[in-house]
Amino acid sequence: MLSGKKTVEALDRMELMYPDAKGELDHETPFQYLIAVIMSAQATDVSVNKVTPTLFASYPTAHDLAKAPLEDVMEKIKTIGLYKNKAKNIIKTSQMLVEQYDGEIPQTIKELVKLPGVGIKTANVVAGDMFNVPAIAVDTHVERVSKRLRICKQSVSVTEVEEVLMKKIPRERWVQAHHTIILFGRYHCTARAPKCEGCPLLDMCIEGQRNLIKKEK
DNA sequence: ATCCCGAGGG
DNA sequence: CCCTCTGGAT
Repeated sequence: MLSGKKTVEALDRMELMYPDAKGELDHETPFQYLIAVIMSAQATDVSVNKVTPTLFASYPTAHDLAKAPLEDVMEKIKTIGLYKNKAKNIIKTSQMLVEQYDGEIPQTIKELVKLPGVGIKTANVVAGDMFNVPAIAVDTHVERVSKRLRICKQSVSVTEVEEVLMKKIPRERWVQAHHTIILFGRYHCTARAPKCEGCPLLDMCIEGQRNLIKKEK
């Protein structure tokens, strides 16, 4: 298992590769960001950014989306996949925001996860990016990178990955670390064909060294 | 553990 | 063709 010190070293090297890492979902308000993050489940941010201009042109606020016809919302977000559940969730979430928060969005993770379509990952992302609440959202990229680098064991759950990362990374770096690891996973340590050749982290990555040996054959 | 679910990449 | 994408609810 990679120690806390080595984990920070790995993070430092990733930050050199992606010094300005931040969320890539287009939005103009915290409400729109919440909706975009909900829709980004099992979808690329590129595909989400493709539907949000149309969606938010018709329904820019929680008050608007709360009254939107389900069929119309489904039609507008169809291309992102899982669209039936997502359409229901973002309308219902908007209705709850209107009823409980006057159309604004709550600032705590505890309150955010009560909204339909909002799990711990989405809540962490929104609270971290919009309100600077210290959190590490573990998505598919963060999980894959953490396990490949042996920051945590292969078998652990998403919750445990989050716990290990919070222990090994200083609190003030949590929010930024999330974005850095995401970009490293999205563009470099990819799921299918990771760019192990010449990777700055190769010397601390057993998985990467194995991959290169495999390539030799 | 299973379902949802279209688009893009290799 | 098969795999993957900033998961969540049941």
